[in-house]
Amino acid sequence: MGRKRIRDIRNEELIEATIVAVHKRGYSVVTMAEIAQEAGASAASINYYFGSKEGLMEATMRHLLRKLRTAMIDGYSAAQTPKERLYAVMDANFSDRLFSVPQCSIWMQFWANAPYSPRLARLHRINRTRVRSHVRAELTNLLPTDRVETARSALQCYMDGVWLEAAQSEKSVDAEAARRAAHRVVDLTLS
Amino acid sequence: MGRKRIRDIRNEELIEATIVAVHKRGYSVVTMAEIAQEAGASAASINYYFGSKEGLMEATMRHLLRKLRTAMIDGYSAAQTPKERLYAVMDANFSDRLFSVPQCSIWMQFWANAPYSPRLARLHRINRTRVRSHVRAELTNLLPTDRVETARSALQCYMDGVWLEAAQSEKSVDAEAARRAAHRVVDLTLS
DNA sequence: CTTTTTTCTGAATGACCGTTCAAGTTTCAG
DNA sequence: CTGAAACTTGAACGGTCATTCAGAAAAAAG
Repeated sequence: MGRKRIRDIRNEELIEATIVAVHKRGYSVVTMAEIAQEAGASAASINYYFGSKEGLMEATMRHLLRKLRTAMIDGYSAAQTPKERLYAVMDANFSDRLFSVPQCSIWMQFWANAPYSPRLARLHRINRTRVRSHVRAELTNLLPTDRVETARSALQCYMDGVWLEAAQSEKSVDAEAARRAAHRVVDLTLS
Repeated sequence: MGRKRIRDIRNEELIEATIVAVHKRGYSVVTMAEIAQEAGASAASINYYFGSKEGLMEATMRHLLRKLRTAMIDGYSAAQTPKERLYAVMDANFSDRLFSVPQCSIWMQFWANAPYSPRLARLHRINRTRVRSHVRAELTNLLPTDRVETARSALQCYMDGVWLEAAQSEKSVDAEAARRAAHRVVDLTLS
């Protein structure tokens, strides 16, 4: 157990540094040296822990995906009705811990680079499919069958679009307001 | 006039080659040599015409923005009512000439890289502001004041989200269907 | 045809970066 | 304390790429 400790600490530090550095400089422009400096380590140590730059990026994306999944599961378990569960899916995307300019920025960097990296593409696909089936499952209980697919697409595209806008934002964003807006969009879609 | 001719031809060829090459390889990964090969020219000639890689990217983005603006103006002039004009804005985004996987792909590449390039950021900001004011102007005639901003944000995020999804798509996309879906979302938003 | 201007490119340049590795330092079980 | 295992990094390596430049080729002008 003590054996694993340092490795875990470094992994976390390096991933946090990656998030900051990628936000500052962009996914494919940022250098190992910049990330290392952000973490107060050396570029060589990143390779010691993650094998390569791509390995680091994959680990960072996994980290973010895990955060999103956790936020969603938490909200889901508290929800009682289909509509509340649908709110919960949206709220996870706009939770205080996830909906910030740097994190939306990273997310967009991953989006843009996923098509050119099989490892990222795979993670991206898994996440998207999971969100889709959750949204669809709740909508099935709330709308007639022939309207489910349109509504699902509208909601999912809306979520992506809000993140995309946040990534470009120069001011910091308001997660609380984003959740309220998302609820209004859900209400509109169900009306 | 004859003086300008060859320059214009090369500009167009190189921009087309850039669109193809960036779609294939990604904005910041694609090399001058790859773009040149796509155009059947040499890397040096790109610098002769555009000064630098960034200059070429800026010119390519200008080309795409011009296409979008033209599509919007065309639809706008044919529309009679506020609602038709709102449809026209959406339709421009999903017109046959613009809504294809490669072009959405490029657009996302520009989105992702705009924050790190002042020249791209400027173009991006101008475009977004223009679309925003058009959508807002039409909504003002269709909704009570206190609902305009929510609706505008919902529609604009939806458009971005659809492009983003299209960029990731492995199959080719259906512009006609996208327009119909967009109309349904507009109708929903106005209800 | 000759000159001048424009177009075009191969090769050289210089800078940058991910990765490796040998050698040092720290940690910790025994 | 001692040795081994884990951790860390400076320096070197190999490779890539945007850009430059001298000069060839083509086009236009005279």
